[in-house]
Amino acid sequence: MDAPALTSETSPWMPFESRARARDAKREAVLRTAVQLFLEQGYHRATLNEVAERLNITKPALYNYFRSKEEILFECWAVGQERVDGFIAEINARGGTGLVKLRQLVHAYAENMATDHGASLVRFDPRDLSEKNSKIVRAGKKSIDRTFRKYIADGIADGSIKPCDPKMTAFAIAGSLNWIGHWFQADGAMSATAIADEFTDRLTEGLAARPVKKTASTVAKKKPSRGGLR
Amino acid sequence: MDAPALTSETSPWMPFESRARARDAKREAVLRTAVQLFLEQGYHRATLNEVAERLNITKPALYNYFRSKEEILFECWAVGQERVDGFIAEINARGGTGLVKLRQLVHAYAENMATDHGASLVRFDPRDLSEKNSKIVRAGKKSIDRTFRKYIADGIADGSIKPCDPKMTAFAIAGSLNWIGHWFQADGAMSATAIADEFTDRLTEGLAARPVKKTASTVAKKKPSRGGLR
DNA sequence: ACTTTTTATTACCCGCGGGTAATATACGGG
DNA sequence: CCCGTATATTACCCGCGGGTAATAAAAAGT
Repeated sequence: MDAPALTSETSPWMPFESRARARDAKREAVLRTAVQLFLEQGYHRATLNEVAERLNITKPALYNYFRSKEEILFECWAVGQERVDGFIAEINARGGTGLVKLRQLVHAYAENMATDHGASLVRFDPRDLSEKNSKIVRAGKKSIDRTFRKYIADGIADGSIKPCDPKMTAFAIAGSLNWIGHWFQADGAMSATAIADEFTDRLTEGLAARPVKKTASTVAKKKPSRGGLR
Repeated sequence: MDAPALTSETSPWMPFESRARARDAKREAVLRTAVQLFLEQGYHRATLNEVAERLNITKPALYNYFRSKEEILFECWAVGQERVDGFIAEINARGGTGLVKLRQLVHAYAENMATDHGASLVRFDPRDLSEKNSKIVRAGKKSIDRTFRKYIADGIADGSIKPCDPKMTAFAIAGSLNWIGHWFQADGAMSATAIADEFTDRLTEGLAARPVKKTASTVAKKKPSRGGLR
């Protein structure tokens, strides 16, 4: 007959898909719980028993979805890294002067730092990871650093940013931003967006070759950020 | 090592003193070794056996000087905090405009971040401490934060710093500085002083109500920093 | 209805590392 | 010369927590 609401019975392979998706949903739930607990208590103090308990299951059940505690830690980190890679790609795609790109990067990065998976980028210790995963993390950090330096260098080249040492400048800016991950609390006085706005102006005002009109116009309007984790 | 030849026979109570001083020297040696190892490997991965091994003794010997691993961690942190308290007191004593004081603070704080005990201020996790010690650490951090905010507020009041939100500005500056503790390596390309000079200018250039002549004149000349730990 | 596969549970192992006796050695004092 | 104290060692305890059978319960497939 007419296409019924896309339920279980219409397609024979739906059950299979829905199972796969249920599984993914559970994996994500584990990661969400784990990242929260790891941030709350620190990786070493947080036990898998506690993670399981919060999910109303028992520890061995976790091993259906992950091979080890270390793998969970790594995947928590990976979620945050993917998001950063994502908005860097967007910024690159939009183009613009070095200063414009830098300001967009600062804004997006600041907002990300105010989320659990964002904070995990700077609050987790790569030394808790296997050699293999630790290498991946280092590569990710390096790549972010390169992007900061590149936007600054671009800005100097195109005249939007005053001459300066891109390496040191990137360190100073990224340091400020990374620190957000250590002090931001969702229930605090300032919203993530307010902080991002503030930092975008503050961290770039010394760099502009000429005065810039503040926030709004230079910062890309947020899309509702397709609802992934958290 | 300890006091030269003119000891044993000249004064009868010297042996006692020299014993006490030898003890203190050993305590400090433990702290120096411990802070290094804790930074290298992270507090949880570093074992007291390793600390002892580096000192050519065995684990239980450490318990002659400290009650627990946690106490060692705390005292490592305390050394760094004392130094910060020290130069803050000096800056207060010298006086000057808010901007001048802020620039001195940034410079001294940056240099401190490039030392082991300085880095320990931001790389150790207070949650590894007892409730009592953790409170002390939080108070220390709070006090540093207050100082940053106060110098900024002073600067706004005396007209040396452009009007801004002291809280956010302090976060941005302290974030940059604290991050030094995460990336600085003594064997790297830049010296601690060079970094401190660079950050002093970079982090305050956007704040000055009027252009400031750079470093040198506004920053107090370093005393050879009486040779304590490290 | 049956078999097979996925998901979960209970019960256990075991290695690591902080901390503690029990004890030996060095050393200053009387 | 012997005693007491400070300092160190060897040998051990034990609790915590990551990880692993063995097995039960629940779905899915046929």
